[in-house]
Amino acid sequence: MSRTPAGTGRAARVPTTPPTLADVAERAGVSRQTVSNAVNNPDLLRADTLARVLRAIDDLGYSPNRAARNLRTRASHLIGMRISPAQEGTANATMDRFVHSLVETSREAGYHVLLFAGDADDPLTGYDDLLRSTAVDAFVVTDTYLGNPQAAWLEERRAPFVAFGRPWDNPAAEHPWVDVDGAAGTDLATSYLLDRGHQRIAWIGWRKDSWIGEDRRSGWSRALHARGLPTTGLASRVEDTVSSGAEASAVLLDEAHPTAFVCASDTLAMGVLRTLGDRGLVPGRDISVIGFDDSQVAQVVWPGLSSVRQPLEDAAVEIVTALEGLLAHPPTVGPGVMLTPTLALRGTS
Amino acid sequence: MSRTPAGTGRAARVPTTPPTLADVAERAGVSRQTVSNAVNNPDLLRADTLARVLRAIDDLGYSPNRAARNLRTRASHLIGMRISPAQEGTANATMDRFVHSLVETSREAGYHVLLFAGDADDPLTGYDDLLRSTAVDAFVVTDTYLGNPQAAWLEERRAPFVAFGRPWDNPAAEHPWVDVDGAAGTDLATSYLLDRGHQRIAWIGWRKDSWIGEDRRSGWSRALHARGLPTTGLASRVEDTVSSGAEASAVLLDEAHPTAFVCASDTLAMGVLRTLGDRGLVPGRDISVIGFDDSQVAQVVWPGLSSVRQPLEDAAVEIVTALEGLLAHPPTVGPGVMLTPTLALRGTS
DNA sequence: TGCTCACCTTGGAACGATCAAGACGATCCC
DNA sequence: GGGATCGTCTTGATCGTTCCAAGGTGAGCA
Repeated sequence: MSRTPAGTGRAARVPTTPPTLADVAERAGVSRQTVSNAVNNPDLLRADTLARVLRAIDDLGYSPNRAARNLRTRASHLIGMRISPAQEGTANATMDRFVHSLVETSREAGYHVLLFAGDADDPLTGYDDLLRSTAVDAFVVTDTYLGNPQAAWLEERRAPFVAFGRPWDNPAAEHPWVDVDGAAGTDLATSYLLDRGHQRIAWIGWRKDSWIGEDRRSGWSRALHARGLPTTGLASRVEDTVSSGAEASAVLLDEAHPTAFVCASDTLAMGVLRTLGDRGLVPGRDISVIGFDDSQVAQVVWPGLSSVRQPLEDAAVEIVTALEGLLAHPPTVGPGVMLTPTLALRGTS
Repeated sequence: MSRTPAGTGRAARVPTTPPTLADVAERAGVSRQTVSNAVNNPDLLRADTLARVLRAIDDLGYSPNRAARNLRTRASHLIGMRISPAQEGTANATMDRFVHSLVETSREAGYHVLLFAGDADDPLTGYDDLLRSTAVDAFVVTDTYLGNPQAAWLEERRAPFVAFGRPWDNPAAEHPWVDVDGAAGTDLATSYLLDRGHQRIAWIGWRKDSWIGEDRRSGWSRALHARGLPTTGLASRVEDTVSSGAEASAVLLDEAHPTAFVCASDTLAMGVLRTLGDRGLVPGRDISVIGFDDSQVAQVVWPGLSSVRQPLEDAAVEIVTALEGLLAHPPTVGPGVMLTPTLALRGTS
């Protein structure tokens, strides 16, 4: 069979136009509106009519044109989420898990997730355009680690959004948010170690300007203080890199002689493991280590890094629930939701 | 100030309708079409008119309504991509990096990425609906590891899509695809080890039903054969888990006495590292190990796992280029694109 | 038979953009 | 000077859906 010249094309090659409401209506012998009702308000139709229409829909493989529906209803059923570049050299893989949970949960609620990127320096890139062109119904704002300019900006424009991360710098913020209680997580980890007899538990966390870091740190100190134990000299605040964790743990081992480490991240915990290895200390037997985030690294490394695991699946569910409330008529905005992490125990503790 | 009762609301609370083309037209004293041209075909306007219209657009903060534009132009400027659940307990973090690259590159081409989920058992979930409702212009199909039913299905429906992964089971497939040459990667890794004097290099890969696994394996055997070295007894095919890698490497060490390992994944390589640790062997000094994918695990583990790194950023660029060709008028579909991975060298080699 | 009522169904008008074609000077050329 | 051409802008129709208000139909009742 010879190829027909470009331009004319075979009939089958012509991109056949998808069926429309009118096509279905004609086939079912009813009007457009009846088909629309069959799709959106089936209760309004007599049973046999409904069946006939559904049959026609099925026969033709009809699915409502999203653009037309969006235009009429002023809703896109799309949720925008900005993603920032993955950081190389760290164990931060929470986004992967969270994004997937969000996509999954959104689907059940009839929404899709639209990703967009932005410049690292300007946290507002992308939001503005998507908002004004009514491309998305709402946003999920995730990167709230250093204050939250997006939240203030979106709130000002009355754009519907839910933050994953509490409004650290503005406790009076009125937007819905969902967060994981980092302090509860480190408290859990620290208390677990205390229960196993540890008395000197060190902390390696992030620099003081990180709200999340300070929150996680507070769980560690809270747990120690609750048992009347001191924290002095047992804490270190460094960059979130493996080598920083290694150096900090070396110093702490020399100066404070801890028997266990709780870390603000798995990245830092990996640094601790490196130092232990260098000194011939066996993690889990000689020194216990617990990280944070339950990354793939924690799951794969030998002998398994114990870690605080964020309930990202639950977070996604809560976020979608909040979004649904926000987009309902009238909108309902509930209070912030705080979730408690769990402990994934492995060989290092 | 007392709150006005619900329903009436203050003026500021009323969700103000975004400006439309007509608003801009009125403000600029021109017709709708002229505004449309100012946005889409600026060359058609006289300079002063253009300036006046742009001014009005800026004043009003106008941005074309996506739904309306989509309806008229029959295009959504959205690219659909299905994501499958992240696998726990493995080091497969390539998706994270790829998705980000894709989002970034798409943006430059004027596209956004829409994520959707599907059941693990039915690889077609989601595609159908998005396609029929014309919600996306095209798809990026990623999970082509076991044949590729989506590709055949989409091709049959003449849906525009680009596959990340070559059409293993159908070399005659006519759809555009982009892939990374796994064999070249493992060849690179093996040859590197050979250059460093290794003679007995073992392979730990996946079960035989994995096209990708066999491809990667062929690079290893190719490199050995090129130097006249045998492969017999040096290969093992197992599940993609850490413990499988550990067991396989233990057996290989006992029976074949290799001095180096090349693995089909970082997960398997982590298993090798565990076995080496158990036996008091130092990776990089006593035995070299090279993994595949350059996951976060490889970057974070001590002493750094050498790994074959896929050029995912380049892949995203190629994919978007192919998509643009596919969506152009008339569509142009180029040949498949094969990219060569690089070697990320670290402590284990 | 005539009336009401409930229940479906119907045609027309948005939604906000682009497409196709037309209007209107000004310019050009023979 | 008249007709064709060009550049610039305007007008009316259209994309496919949902909203709106009115129209039909049959059952139930007096």
